[in-house]
Amino acid sequence: MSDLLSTLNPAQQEAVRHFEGPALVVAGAGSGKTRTVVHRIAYLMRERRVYPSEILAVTFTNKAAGEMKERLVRMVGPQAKELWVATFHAAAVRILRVYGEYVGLRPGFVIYDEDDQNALLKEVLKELELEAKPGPFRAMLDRIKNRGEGLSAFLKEAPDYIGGVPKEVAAEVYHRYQKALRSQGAVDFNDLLLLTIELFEGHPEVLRKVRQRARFIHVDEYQDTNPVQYRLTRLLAGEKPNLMVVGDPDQSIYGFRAADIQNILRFTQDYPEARVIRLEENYRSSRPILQVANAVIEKNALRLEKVLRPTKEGGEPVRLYRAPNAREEAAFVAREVVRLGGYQGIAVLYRTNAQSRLLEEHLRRAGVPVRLVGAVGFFERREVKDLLAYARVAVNPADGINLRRIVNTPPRGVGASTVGKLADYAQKAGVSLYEAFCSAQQVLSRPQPVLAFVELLQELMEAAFESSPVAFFEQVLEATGFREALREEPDGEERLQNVEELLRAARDWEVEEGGSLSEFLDSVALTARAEEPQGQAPAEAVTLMTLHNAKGLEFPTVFLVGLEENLLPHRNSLSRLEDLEEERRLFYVGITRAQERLYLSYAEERETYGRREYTRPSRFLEDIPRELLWEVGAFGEAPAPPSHPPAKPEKALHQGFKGGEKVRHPKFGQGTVVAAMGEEVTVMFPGVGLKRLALRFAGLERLE
DNA sequence: TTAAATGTAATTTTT
DNA sequence: TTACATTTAA
Repeated sequence: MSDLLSTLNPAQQEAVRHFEGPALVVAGAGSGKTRTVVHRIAYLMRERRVYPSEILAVTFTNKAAGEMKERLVRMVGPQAKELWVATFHAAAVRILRVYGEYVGLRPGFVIYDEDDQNALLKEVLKELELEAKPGPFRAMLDRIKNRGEGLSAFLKEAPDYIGGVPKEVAAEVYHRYQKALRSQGAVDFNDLLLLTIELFEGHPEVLRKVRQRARFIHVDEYQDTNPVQYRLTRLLAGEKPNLMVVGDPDQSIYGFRAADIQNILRFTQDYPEARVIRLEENYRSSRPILQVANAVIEKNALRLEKVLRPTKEGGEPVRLYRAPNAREEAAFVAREVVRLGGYQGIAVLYRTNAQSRLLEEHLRRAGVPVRLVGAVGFFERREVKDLLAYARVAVNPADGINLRRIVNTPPRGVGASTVGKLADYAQKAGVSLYEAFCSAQQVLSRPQPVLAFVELLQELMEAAFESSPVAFFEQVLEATGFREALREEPDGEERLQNVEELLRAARDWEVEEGGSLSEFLDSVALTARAEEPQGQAPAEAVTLMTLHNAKGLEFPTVFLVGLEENLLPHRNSLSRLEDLEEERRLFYVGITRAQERLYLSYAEERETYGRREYTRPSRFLEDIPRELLWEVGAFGEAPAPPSHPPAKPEKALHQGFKGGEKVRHPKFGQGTVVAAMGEEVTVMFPGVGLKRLALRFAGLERLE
């Protein structure tokens, strides 16, 4: 059936028809990436006679997985149910729920989220009587576990002191953390992937089985894979990989979470026989917007050459507004929004969450409904987490972190000192905190409240087995007087609303997915930050969010605000070249969200932590040819009076050379200047890599 | 045990 | 400035 191809452009068709072997699809922003993957999967089934039960598609978010699945159902019908479409983590959970015991997991293991991890880490620090702040240790844990190379590799590279303690002590923190996780029957997000790797490596027969279920593999957003996901992908793909990775190095913005852009850049080295397909036709944005996007991203060195080509004709010029201060910038946005109307299609994007405040304030004042995305995720609200903690303890009483969380929530006279005594006892006796609770009689002089709590828990444990999630939560609410306690608190009404929202979410889940309480918890753990429940969000509103949150979305009108040095690029990203390029990609991602209308703005003065700061326009604005920008005045359309051009940084930091220039080096040959600072230039030499060179000695020759 | 007071640090955050 | 976490007082 040719209709799978007829609506696609030639590059998309090539991707869809690709059959066996590795392939890299470099999919520019708005190039119909998902569409291509979906068609490819359908094509595999229809034309290549591949069973849906042999196809795996990995995405990074549940939202993406859900969308892909939905489109596939529409395209190929109910067979799509047999396809395996999941996030890395969800796929891992599915595997570990079956084979987890092979790698030492107990059947009812729970997944610890970020809060739980932090709480556990704090306990470990306390146990070791370290006064140190958890921050540096948290970073250490993430680093070790994101790379998956183990502790020893980390210790070789680590500085001598971590968080003020010798790194050998820090190593002990790591050990204890891991041990504590396991003894509580818990895993963190990284463990899900690491243990799956361990499972595959130690049990080839399991790997073989899973491979049968994944003969054709797709990995979406490949530029965002971290080293562990990379290894997992390679393991799964095996010797003769039918592996199609899809992504865009120019949209790699999660380096700080250990995503390694090199994974996609190196793909053709990993798989020399790989076919490379570039999707460069853009169906989203008008020509002027794409011209700006191309001009910006072209200055990066760490990328695969690619130019977005418009398919839309015409379009308004990109506007630039220079505001005297951040307030005026926000006021400008609000005025323009009011003038445009149609709030639904408008987004205001910024680098840091702190910027949202002013914007929200001014928009609200102008009577504009606002949807703030991503501040505090629904499942992260305290009262919601409290209720979930009951469920997690009921499923797995060994979970000390969540046990601590609920023991006095709502208050029942079991405070920190009581829990401390019980924890000491647990430690000495080598039992779990829960078991210590059960022995309260021997530990406490007034064990009554604790014993009553234990009794409650025992009822809940039974309920966890027998009841549906909704019934379980009802029972918790009933038995603990949760609602009544909430009502007493400030913001009680809102918190109660959230509780009701959780019940509704559980009810929806029962209808759509169905399953045990434990399965519900998995699903919550894996979707955590995701979508806001429908309840509160106004239907028609302007969307406010960070650039990171905007990835994958599109809006007819986009405001990109705060385009200033120290904000974008952020001050913490100025010193390292890779970070600076990531900041540029962030800008690029922002630009490419816009379909028809794009506003760029910066303020000459902004308050940071209550201090007034004078700012300079972002260096990225310099990358945009003047003729592509239309400078507007405070009231919109009128071209601004004579204005300063998007100003240059105060002093030229470079001598002669400038980012983007082509040069020749006597030894490394031709390259592109990535950055120039003082006496030093950094040059990307294709095939050689990045080199930092001293201007005086390098003997660089400018090519034009 | 809880509430007020003080100190401190402040990017981004798919799972 | 403000959000939070820990300390201190009631």
